[in-house]
Amino acid sequence: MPTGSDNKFKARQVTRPRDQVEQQLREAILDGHFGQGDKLPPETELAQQFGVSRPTVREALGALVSAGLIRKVPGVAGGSFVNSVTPDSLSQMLSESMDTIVRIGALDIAEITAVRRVLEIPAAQWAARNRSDADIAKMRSVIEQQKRTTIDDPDIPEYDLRFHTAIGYASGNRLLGAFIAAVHDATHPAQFLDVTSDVAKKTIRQHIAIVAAIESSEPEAAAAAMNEHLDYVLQYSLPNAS
Amino acid sequence: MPTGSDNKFKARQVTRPRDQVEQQLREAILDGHFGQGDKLPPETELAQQFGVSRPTVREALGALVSAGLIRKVPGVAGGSFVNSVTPDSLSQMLSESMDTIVRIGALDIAEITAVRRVLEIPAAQWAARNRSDADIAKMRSVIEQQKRTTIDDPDIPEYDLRFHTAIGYASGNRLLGAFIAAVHDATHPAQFLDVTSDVAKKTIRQHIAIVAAIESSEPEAAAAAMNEHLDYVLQYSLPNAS
DNA sequence: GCTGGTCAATTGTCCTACAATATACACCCA
DNA sequence: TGGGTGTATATTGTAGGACAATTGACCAGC
Repeated sequence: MPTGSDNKFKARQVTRPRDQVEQQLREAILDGHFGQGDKLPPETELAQQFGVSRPTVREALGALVSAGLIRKVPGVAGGSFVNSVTPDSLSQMLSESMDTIVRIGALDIAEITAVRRVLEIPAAQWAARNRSDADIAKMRSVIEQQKRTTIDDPDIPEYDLRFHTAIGYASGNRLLGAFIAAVHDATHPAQFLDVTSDVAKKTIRQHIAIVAAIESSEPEAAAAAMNEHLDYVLQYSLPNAS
Repeated sequence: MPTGSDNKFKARQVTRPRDQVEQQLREAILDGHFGQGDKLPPETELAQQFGVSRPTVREALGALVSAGLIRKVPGVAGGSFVNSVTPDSLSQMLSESMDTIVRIGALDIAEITAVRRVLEIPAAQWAARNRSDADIAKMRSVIEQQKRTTIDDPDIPEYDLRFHTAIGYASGNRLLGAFIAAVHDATHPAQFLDVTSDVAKKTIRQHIAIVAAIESSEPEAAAAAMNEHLDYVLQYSLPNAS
């Protein structure tokens, strides 16, 4: 028998069944063994394959659902389907997280709006270089909607979100687009609290100016127009800040 | 009996028990009925109070764990404890999400590094205005570590992350700090692949220059120094990009 | 006073069964 | 022949109970 010299005993951390199942499934999806939209085996089958019980499988699947990797649908044609994970889903999760942190009090709306400026000005700049015709069309369609609407339309913030998000993605940088959508969404509750007709009109005029600069591929003009727009708009979004 | 004119019948969406429990607990925490660090009732008790079974409660709690709102510890003194949710937790979740999206192929590292530039230059600028002495001390201590280490130190990326994160939070904007930490973390795998002694030394010199500008409250100089540093560093982080 | 073992509360996992759900398909009636 | 209608069925959702694992607290003994 070897003398007690326990050379290099590994002692890898014990992992609970639930985590092992979750990790294996996550890896399988990320490695492409299950493509987007594919249906993974039913829970009973997975339980058999992993040698664990169905509740354990369910907890693992639940974690993947929370992570946005899969979605579950009940019914005979149901099952666990691999989600198409895109920057959009990141944006959604991000804005939810920011909401809770703001609500907890560990983040101010003012900090979010400050980041908005940091993100949206370069976005306008890059959009002037990289925009496609579809991007321009999207911005125009939002502006048309804004023109047609009235002050009591509850969807006014939604239009604004769509406009700025369109510019974000027109920058050609999907991460930048996702960030902009998220920070914009998180500032919604504090925005357009008492929008007047004049404010709405001026907002639309500024939007038009931004699109014009982007369409004619003038990065500096686009950045300047966006800067001016944010200057104007953000003063209406923080009733209780300086 | 009223003539069949069913005026304004509600038909609110049916909600599953699991979601109701999750929503109620989430609201209770966010409304402050449970403070940070508080222990909520054991699962059996919650099941009784809600009138559902323990598995249902467990699924709801599991979702809250995934959301980072609570953590669960086993054992006699265990239970579900309310997490202190901060921008840090957002940063963690964010970098994980970006990792998976990159792995799926819906995001390029190049896009992340581009956003890094957008975020870190204003951060340096603001840090020059808002930094505390503790911030400066933290940056200095990281630099000291970097000076002492050798090329084969596996923690080199970790030092760099800490340095840039310190600047992010020194900006006084917690969201900006969290974003910087996340994007920096997500670019780690592609960074410092073959760092040479010369590169390490130059990196340290640039770090020193950045701290000097921040400490002497020169926003423009800090921004310029950061810009130069990113120019230099990012060329070593993308072996397979132009 | 310190070390060690036992206890108890709580979560983790398992089993089994039933309820709810939603598609697919046959069926009936016009 | 066509369209709605009911029914079968596969799958997830919920239930309830039982046991294993974990870990701090308490207690006994040296």
